[in-house]
Amino acid sequence: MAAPLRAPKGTYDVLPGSPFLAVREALLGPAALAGYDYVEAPVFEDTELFARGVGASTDIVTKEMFTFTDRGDRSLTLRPEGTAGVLRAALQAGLQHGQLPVKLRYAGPMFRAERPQAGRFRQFQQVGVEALGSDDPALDAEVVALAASAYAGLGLTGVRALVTSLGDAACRPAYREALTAFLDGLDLDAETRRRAAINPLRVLDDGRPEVQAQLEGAPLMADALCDACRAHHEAVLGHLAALGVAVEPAPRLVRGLDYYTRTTFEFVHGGLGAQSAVGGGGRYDGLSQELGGPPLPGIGWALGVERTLLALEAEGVAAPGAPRLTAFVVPLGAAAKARAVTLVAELRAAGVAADLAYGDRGLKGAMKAADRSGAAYAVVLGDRDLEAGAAPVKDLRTGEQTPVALDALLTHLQEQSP
RNA sequence: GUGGGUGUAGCUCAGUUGGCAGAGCACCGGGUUGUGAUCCCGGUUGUCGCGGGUUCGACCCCCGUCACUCACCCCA
Repeated sequence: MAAPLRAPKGTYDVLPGSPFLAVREALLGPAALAGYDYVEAPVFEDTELFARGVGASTDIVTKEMFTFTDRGDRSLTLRPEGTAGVLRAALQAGLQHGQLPVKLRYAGPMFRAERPQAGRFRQFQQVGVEALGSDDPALDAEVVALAASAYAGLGLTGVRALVTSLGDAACRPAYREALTAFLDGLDLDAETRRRAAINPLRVLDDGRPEVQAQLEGAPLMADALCDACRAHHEAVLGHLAALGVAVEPAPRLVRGLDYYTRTTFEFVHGGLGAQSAVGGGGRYDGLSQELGGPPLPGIGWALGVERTLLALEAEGVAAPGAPRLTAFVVPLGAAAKARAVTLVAELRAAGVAADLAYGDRGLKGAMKAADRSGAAYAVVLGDRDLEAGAAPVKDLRTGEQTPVALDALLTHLQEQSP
């Protein structure tokens, strides 16, 4: 026998009973209420979109992309993140010519060819929002607040919001120069020097203690912001305080994508193992032009579904479950079986979640199936109940059982339906 | 890409100095020919990851390999 097939490395299956779908929906709930419209972009795009959008210096682009060539010799890449594709779709559709800001939400799989570990997969799920066409600091605050409510709505209390400003084209170049000069004086390995040459900011979030020790006293962007960026950042923090969203300043925060400007943030949780980020995002006022589009400011975030599930587990919070069945029909006998099939269809048509015991099982086995279905009520429908014109309806939680006339069954169960 | 750990039933795992392959859960049936979740009885399920080696004999020791997993790096 051939070896059984397995899911590819770093992928997983969402199996029955998983809170995955409910959690993914819940994470986007606040955004939906705030006017963020649902969009979907392709799972693969021209490789160039990510090379230009995400940044040629990033780890994502240099070593983590699933890139392939199609039969027309086009280089395509499975999306490693969502923002580039959503922005591309918005520009292609000319949404920037309509009312601004354009507010979008999305959900779906992303792909990065990393070595898998706890909370890290090669195909993983993100939900995201993007708000395009406005640099209003109140919008920055709204976006951060939406993520905070998404986590709070699930019952999470251990998510911390780290916020900083990365400056813009007016102030970052000078800062970058100062940081480069500082880094030049340090004792760094060749690989880190290479990274520093491409993007010195990324050295700041190096996790190694020997590197961090040397970064003591490094110049910080927060101290080098131009007046406009400083005013913007203070306005954002003011709005967040007014909204009651607790944030922590994080002057060393640098994200792994090159397109961020000004407001940049990350949501972290302590219970995830080595990966602490459950979500992150920021402003990307230069990205549109980077992609060959018009000047179009934007801000957004992406939240990791798997890591949110890990956080729920770490906090011992019950994840939202699947909707439960109201009725489970247990047929006894051939005539009753035929009637049960149509009864269940009628119940479903009336909006009552219903199922029945397939397989002509005995009463005991069928009742067991009713119990395991999670249904609130079992309807025992035997041939003799058909003749009597009434069927016992059993409340599976209390064990209480009452006969209900067959022609009243549908309305009776409709009333019990949530 | 680099390091550590783990691979035994569908799941979670025992398995003694190398000597017949095990438990719990789950699943199916019965106890109760019309009542689940409790209880009792019975039953089904194995390439001990894979390939070599050592040995009278290997789940156990050795070598290789693959997979999973955790961590580095990075990030959701």
